[in-house]
Amino acid sequence: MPSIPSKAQLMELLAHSVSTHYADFTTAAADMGLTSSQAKTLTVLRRAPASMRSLAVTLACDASNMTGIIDRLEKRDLVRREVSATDRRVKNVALTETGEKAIDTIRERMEQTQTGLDSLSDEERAELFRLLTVVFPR
Amino acid sequence: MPSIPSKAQLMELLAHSVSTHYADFTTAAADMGLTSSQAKTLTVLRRAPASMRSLAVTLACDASNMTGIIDRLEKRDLVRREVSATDRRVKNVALTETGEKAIDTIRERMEQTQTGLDSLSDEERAELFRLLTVVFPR
DNA sequence: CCTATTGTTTGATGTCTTCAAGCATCGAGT
DNA sequence: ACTCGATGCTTGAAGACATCAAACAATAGG
Repeated sequence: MPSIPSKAQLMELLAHSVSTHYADFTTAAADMGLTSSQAKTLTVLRRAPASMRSLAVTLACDASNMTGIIDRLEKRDLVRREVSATDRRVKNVALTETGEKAIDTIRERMEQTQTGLDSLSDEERAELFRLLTVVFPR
Repeated sequence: MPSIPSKAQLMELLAHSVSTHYADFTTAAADMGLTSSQAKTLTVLRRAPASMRSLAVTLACDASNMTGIIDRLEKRDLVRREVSATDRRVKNVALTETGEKAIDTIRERMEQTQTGLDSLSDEERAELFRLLTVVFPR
């Protein structure tokens, strides 16, 4: 019979977990010569191309901020800008093949997180998945 | 009978959860006029005073970086530097009362996370606590 | 068309981050 | 006590991040 943690305790553990995961991500990104902002941007683009604006919304930053980040990613051939066919104001940003590989590599290299998840059983993974879905709905 | 998520799916959900939590934290900090680095520093100090070096280790950044962060926090009376009694090279950093209040307020204002956790039952909170402890051991 | 809005970029300013270099202090060994 | 290497902190330089205000082009709705 597990004792029930207080909400404050859970908040604290959550903060710790987030910090650990974030540090893991940042380290893996740094190994590839990327900052965490750059790597986060690649993560967003992993699913689908996005306009500058929608990137800014997703990453919760100013649009002008994205200009610099995409500039630096584009200079390294990790993404490319394409003028939208339907609205010439809009620039859609897409991963290049190099960019895809980069973000995949970063995920693989998140060792702390990987080994942490490996120490769960299938049932536990399913339960963690369910609980996280409740706490952080999409 | 829940279907078992792939490890990749769980990694992805974890990334989403971390992003959400982190954004929540950053927003709450910004409401208080603090950057996330400053707020993170206050969080570390919440438990106990720490030297510049140990702060740098905990926050996984260069020691010289801490100098600037603590400079700005000190300028706003959120922390204070005290020369160690046992080693005059060392400066111990401690929260002021204002600093304590600031970090407490930030925690209270993390609404997304709060309401997310509120939607769990006691048993679910205990289970989430347990699972996170396994995945991200201290 | 005219006008308000939207998407992006630019420039200014401040913060973050790292690196190399510097100074002060400590500690171990002589 | 003295030297010397290690340690703790700060400074300066350079690049990245972040936000704001302002500019510009293009769109959308009247």
